[in-house]
Amino acid sequence: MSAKRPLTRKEKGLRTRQRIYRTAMDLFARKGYDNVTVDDICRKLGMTKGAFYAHFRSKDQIILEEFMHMDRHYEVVAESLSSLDSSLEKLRAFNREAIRLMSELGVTIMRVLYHSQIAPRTKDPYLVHAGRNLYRITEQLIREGQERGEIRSDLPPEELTAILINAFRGQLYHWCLTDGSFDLMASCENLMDFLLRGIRA
Amino acid sequence: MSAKRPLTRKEKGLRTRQRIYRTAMDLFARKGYDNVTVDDICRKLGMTKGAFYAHFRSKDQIILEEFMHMDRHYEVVAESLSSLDSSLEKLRAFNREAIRLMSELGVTIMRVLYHSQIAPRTKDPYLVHAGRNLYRITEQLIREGQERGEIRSDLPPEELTAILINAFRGQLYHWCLTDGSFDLMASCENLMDFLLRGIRA
DNA sequence: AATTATAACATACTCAGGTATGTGAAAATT
DNA sequence: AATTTTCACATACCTGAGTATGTTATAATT
Repeated sequence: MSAKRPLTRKEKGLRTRQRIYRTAMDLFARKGYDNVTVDDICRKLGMTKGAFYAHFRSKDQIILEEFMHMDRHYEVVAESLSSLDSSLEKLRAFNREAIRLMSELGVTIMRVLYHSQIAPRTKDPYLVHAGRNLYRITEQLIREGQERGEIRSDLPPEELTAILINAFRGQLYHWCLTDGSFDLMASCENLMDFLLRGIRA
Repeated sequence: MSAKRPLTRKEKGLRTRQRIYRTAMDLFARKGYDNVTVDDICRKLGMTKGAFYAHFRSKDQIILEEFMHMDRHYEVVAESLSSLDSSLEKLRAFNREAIRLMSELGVTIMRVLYHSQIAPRTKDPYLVHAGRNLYRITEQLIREGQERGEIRSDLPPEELTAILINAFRGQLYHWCLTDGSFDLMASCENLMDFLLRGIRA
C-alpha cells in the first residue's frame, strides 16, 4: 500500500479517465458495444454523464483511443524489421503484423471504428491522418524499395502507399461487414502476395 | 389529365412510398443527409412518422434503395461489353463504369451507405450479398478470362473477385472519409492498372 | 350483405447519445 | 491571505431515430 497522499486534481482526473476507459472497454467486451449505454458505464462507476463527457468527446472515442494505441505499437514492429534485407519482405512482414494487431483488436472494435470514422459528423477522421505511423512507415519502406530498385518507381511512393493501405482496408471493412466470417490473416496473406506482384519493379 | 379513377389501396400505398422517397432524396441533396430528420420529411409531405415507417424500415433504407437501383444498372453496362475482345479489357471497362456510377451518386450518398452498412444493428448487409450484379458479373468476367488463359488460374475466381472488389471498396471508403477530396475516377484508373498487373496470367 | 382481416396511416411514446448549465473545491493570481 | 479562475463532476434537458399501439377505410371471406 502506498501512502495515501491526497491526489492532486490532475491526478484525480486522470485516474477517473482511466477508470472510465477500463470499465467501458470491459463492458464492451462482455456485452457488445451497442448493448452498453453511456449511462451503464457511469452507473457502474457511480458517476454521471457529466463526468464521462468531461473526459471523452463521445462514446466511440473510447474505441478510437484503443485503436490509437495500436498505431504507436507499429513503431516497435518497424524496428524489428531490420533483420530482413529485402524491402518487399519488410513490407510484407510489417503488413502482416499490422493485420495481426487489428485482428487481435477483434471484429467488434474494428467495426465500431470503421463505423464511427465515416459517420456524418466526423471531421478529419483519424484513420486517414497522414502522420499515422501506418502511413509513415509504409511510405518509408516503399521509398527504400524504390531506391534499391526493388519497387517500381513509375508511381510516387505516396500513391503506392495509398493503394496498399486502401486495399487492405477494403478487406478489413469486408471482414467487419461479415462479422469476421473468414480468416483475416490468411486472406490478407493472399492479398499481400497479389499486391506484391503489382508493386515490384 | 387521366381520369380520376379512385386509387386502389395498393396503388395509393405505392404512390405514397414514392412520394416519401423523392421528397427524402430531394431534401438530402439540398440540406445534407444528417441535416434532414424523418420528421422534416414527413412534415413536408403533411404526414407523420407512422406513414414513413410503414414504408421504410429506417431512414437510411432510402439511401440503400438508391444504391440498389445502381446494381440493376450494372446489367446494362455488362451487355455493352461484348464489343471488347479481351477479358481484361472487359474487366477494366466494367469497373470503370461501376466507379463512374458511384461517383455520380456522390460522396454524401456513398458515405451514408458505407456508414449504415457497417452499423452495429445491420444484419446481412446488402453490400456483400453474393447475388449482387457487381459480384456476379465480376466473377463471370474473371472466369471467362481464366478459361481464355488471360487471367491467372492459381486462385479461384471467387477469391480474385473479392480481392478486386474489396480493393476498390477501400478506395471508395477512403474517398468518403476525405469527403471526396480526390478524383475518384482518376485514382481508380490507376488502381485498376495496378491490380491488372496482379491478375493477368 | 354482413363479418372479419389487413393495410395505410396517426398518436404518443421510448431510448440513448449528447449538451447546457450549475456547483464546489483546488489551484493560480493579486 | 484574499480573490479569481479553472477544472472535475452533477443535474436537468434536448434531439432525433425508432416503436407500440391505435383508428379507419378498403379488401377479402363467409
